[in-house]
Formats: sequence, structure tokens, C-alpha cells
Amino acid sequence: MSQSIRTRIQKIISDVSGIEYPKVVFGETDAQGDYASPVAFEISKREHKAPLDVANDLAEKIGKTDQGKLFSRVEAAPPGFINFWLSEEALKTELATLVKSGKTYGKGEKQKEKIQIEFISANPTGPLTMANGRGGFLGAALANILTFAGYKVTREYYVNDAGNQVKVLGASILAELGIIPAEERFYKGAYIKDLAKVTGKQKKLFKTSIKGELANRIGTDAAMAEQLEVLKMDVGRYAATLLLKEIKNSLRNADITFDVWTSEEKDIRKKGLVKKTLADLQAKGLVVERDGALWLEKEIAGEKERVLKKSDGTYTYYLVDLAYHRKSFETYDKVINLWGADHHGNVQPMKEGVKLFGIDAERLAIIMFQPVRLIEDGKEVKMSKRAGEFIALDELMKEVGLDVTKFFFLMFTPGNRIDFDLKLAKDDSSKNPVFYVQYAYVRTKSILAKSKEAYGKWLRANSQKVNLGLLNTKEDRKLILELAKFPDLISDITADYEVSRLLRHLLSLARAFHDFYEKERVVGEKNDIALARRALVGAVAVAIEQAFDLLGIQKRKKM
RNA sequence: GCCCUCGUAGCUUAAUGGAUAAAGCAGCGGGCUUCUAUCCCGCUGAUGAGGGUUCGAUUCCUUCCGAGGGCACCA
Repeated sequence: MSQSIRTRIQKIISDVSGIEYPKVVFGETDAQGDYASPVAFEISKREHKAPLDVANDLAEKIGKTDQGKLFSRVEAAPPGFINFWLSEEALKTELATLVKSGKTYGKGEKQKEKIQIEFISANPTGPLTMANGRGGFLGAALANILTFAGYKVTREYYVNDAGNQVKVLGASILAELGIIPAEERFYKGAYIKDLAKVTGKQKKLFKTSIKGELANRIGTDAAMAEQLEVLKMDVGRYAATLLLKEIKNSLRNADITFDVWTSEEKDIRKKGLVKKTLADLQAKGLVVERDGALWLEKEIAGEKERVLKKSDGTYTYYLVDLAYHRKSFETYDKVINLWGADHHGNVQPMKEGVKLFGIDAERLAIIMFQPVRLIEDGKEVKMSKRAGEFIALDELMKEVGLDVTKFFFLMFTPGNRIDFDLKLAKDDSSKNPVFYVQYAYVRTKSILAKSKEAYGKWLRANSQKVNLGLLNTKEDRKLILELAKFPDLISDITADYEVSRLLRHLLSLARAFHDFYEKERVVGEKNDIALARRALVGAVAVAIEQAFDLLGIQKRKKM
């Protein structure tokens, strides 16, 4: 496996400067070279020299060391950058590697590290929301990219199918059936009505002695009230299985897959992991009893004490989740969680929590993402699962299509809230960036087909004559440079989990290709040039396919 | 009140402390006898406000203003 161009440049700088990990970036304008490094600033600070002098010195040394092999020019530029221009030979060699590697270009070597990515994990108390979709697309793409980078990745969905919210779900349905009075905290919306219809017919759920008169006797008969609690739970569990089925169906529509489904009820609670976690904390002397509840004595997040076991004897979400995370770290070296921004308050406590068990908090990466707002007629459409006014992910995908939804959601960095204008997404679909990239792909395919017709025979007889060195126009060069960034991009995403980098890369690759398409031709050129260009176009097609595969976006054959 | 995230061009967004802040959309002006003009080229235009640290700040610190979210024996 050959090293990426950026890695090679870093190595060269490192050799002559002694800086271990010199920063190297892509040049943004022609004047900045193909690659550039600000490493001279770092050295000048340490050695109290002028940055430009240091840069000049380094540029000269690098030029001498390299002997024109990798670079055609290495120059210092004020205020102290070193700019690198790749030689034609280096570009040609890289393109040859690229063509030869095909889909393995940029693929990382097998790593020992096992990574768990836990995402979506929406409670089975309603359909998947747009926010779930954002986390879902992000998790799925990140899993693909990390796998491509060489890691052993497990995609996990943690199903909170126990605890209070399932009971609330059950109660919501009972209220809908008119058995108990409705409450503010209950789930509402069309899907609750649907569930009530189905659940009402499940006679076995109502086997307990509760009869029609129940509603009148609540609160007067303790035994009856207790049975009602059981009934809420039973109904809730039943509804949760139905909703989980629906969620799985939405995931199929969204083309998101999981390797492992962990059930809070079966895999965590029933296995005694919660009890054990509590006992272990008690053994460490970290638990204190107060007001009939058990509290974590150690200060978490610097301010608030956390309840572990409530005075009614049930466990808190925090304790259960801690038990779950502890289990994950038994198997995985690294755990990545994708959480909606509304859970940010749990980040510190969870990191502190795993530390209590001697787990390095660095092994737990929590990616927060801001919510998705739906805009219609310039106004926000309020979304709340409880109130039942929300656009489910399924509806959105149906309205604007999977690829557009996915591309749009992944294009933004997670820290930014997405305002999704439904009208714009539908009306101006041709302006959508995903079409821009798909169009570039369609054009590559078209060229490949047309040129096969025109040159197929000659190519079969003269394949060894394809001379990539003939590709030396500005557009050829720009396109090869774009393609060559891909391995570095993968390693950047592996480091910071910024999937949106790949989308932006796709857009600039598509741009470079459209430009190339406008200025250069394949069919109609002389045989040797046509075939060299055809190889380049083929490489672009493979690069787009690869990125689309990683993102789970369809490859369209026609526009 | 406390905590978190965010504030960049008319709009939507980029920029591990580095160069003249980068794109798309919208607007204006050009470009198809030729591999799909759903494309290409050019122009216009921005860091919420004030301090501070730094050779250098969109980035770090601080005050203020604004948006969203979180602050339960909910999950």
C-alpha cells in the first residue's frame, strides 16, 4: 500500500526540520501550490527567527533532498509558508496507482482496534423522527468510513424497552381507550390512536381482573391500582414491540443497518448488570442513601449529585445506561455514541461514570448533533413526539427522496442546526447538490460507454500504450489532484469523525470534473490521448462510486 | 438564574491559531454544429458588538446582544 501524497510530504518535512507531525494542507489557490505547510511558523517561534527565513531555508533543503522527484517547485511565500507543486511524474505515478487500486484506493490497513458505534437508539415509543434520521445517516456513514479505514466496526442499536417510558406509552394507550384519564405527560398523536385500536383487541393483555368499572375505582382500591400498573407495563411492552417493528421498517427504507440490537430489558436488566453495577459502586463506597433513594456520592459534572435508585425501588436511566456502557467497554476498544443535542447534559456524567470503573474516558467519544427543524412558508413546524406533531423520517424521505434527504443531512457539520425547507427541497430539486454530483457521475459513465465504442478495438490491441503522462492540461491536473486527496480525507475523517468532509470532497471533485468535461474531450481525440483521458474518467467514476457507497447514495445511470 | 451549542455575503454553509476568509443559491454579464447546458466562465458581496492573549484570531479568554437546547427520585 503506497502512502498518501500528504503523508509523503509530511515525512520529507519531518526529515529536514525535525518536527514530528508537520501540518500540511491543500493549497487553496494556484499561488499557494498544490500543498502547503505553515511549519516554519512553529520553528521560528521556538528558535526566535523570522518565519520567512526559516521557510526559505526549509524550502531549499527540501528541494535539494527531493531532486525534483515529487515536486516540480518548492517555494517559501510570505509571511512564512512553504508551498509545494507536484511534479508531472508524481501526478502520473499517483494516477497510475489510483487506476490500478480502483476501489481499494485510500483503504486503510487492518487495525486491531474494535470500535462500537451506537446510534439512533430511539426509544420504541413512537416513529423515527428527522433527528433520528440525522443521527442514523451520520452513524451509518461513519461506520462505513471507519470500516474502510481498516477498523473492526460494530453498529449497535440500544433499545430502551424497559423503564418508565414504556409504562407511559402503555398509559397513553389506556387513556386513548378511555380506561384511565389522559395526562399531560402522555404521548399523543395519530400513531397512539392506531396503537389503541390494535391493542384494544388484545384480550390477553386485559386478563387481569380489571373490568369496565375500573375507571371509577382507581384510587379507592389499592390492589386494583397495583394491577393497573401491571397493565400499563404490559400494554406498553406490547406496543413497544409493534413500534420497534415499525422502526425497523423505517430503517430499511432509510437503508440503515445494524449488526447488534441490544435490549435494555433482556440484555442489561435481566442479566443483572444494573444490579451488579450498583453493587460495585457501593463496594467502592460511592453510594449514599438519602430520602429513601440511593445517590452517587461522588460529585459528577462538578455540581449535581445523581440518583441511582429511586425511592420507589426502580433504577434511574443513568445507572442503567452506565451499566450498558460498562458492558460495551468489555468488548470494544472504543465506543462512539451519537446523541441529539438535547442529551448534552449527560455527556460529562457518563464520562465521569465510566471513569469510576477505571475506563479511560478518552475511549468514549460522544458526537453531539443539533436538531433538524422543518421550515414551511418561512415558519418552523413544531416537532414534539409527546404532542404528536412531528414529521416522521419516513414521510420526509417519501416527500423528497432518500438520496436528497441523506445528502442534505450529512452536508452540514453536526454542530449546526439544520433548517430543512420542504418546499425548497421539492421545488428546486435540480439545484440540489446531490444532483450535481450524480450528474457528474452520469457524464463519466456516458464518456466511458461512448469511448468504448470508439476506441475499444484499438484499446484491446494497444492497452500497454496508454500513457498517463499525456495528461498535462490544467484541467487534467486539477482532476488528478482532487482524486489524490481521497486517502487523506479518509484519514481526516477517521481522526475527527467529520463525515461532511466527504460530501464537500464529492462536490469539489464533481466541480473539477464538470470543468474538465467542458474544456477537454475524450471521444474525438487521438488514440493515445483519448485512452489516457478515458483512464482518468474511469478513475473519477470509481471515486464517485466509492464515496456514494460509503454514504449509501444511489448511483444513477441517467438523469 | 445556571450549563451546553451556535451567530460568517441577501439566503444556506466551509475554514486542526496562519496567506487576499472558501463555496453553493439568489442577482448581473457571457458560453451549446462537438462525450447529456441538470453544465461551464466572469462580476457583485461577509466574520453579531466591545475588550484581551498572540508575530498572526472566524478559531482561544472575557463582557454584552441574539437564536436553539438542557437544567427532575423523566428517559
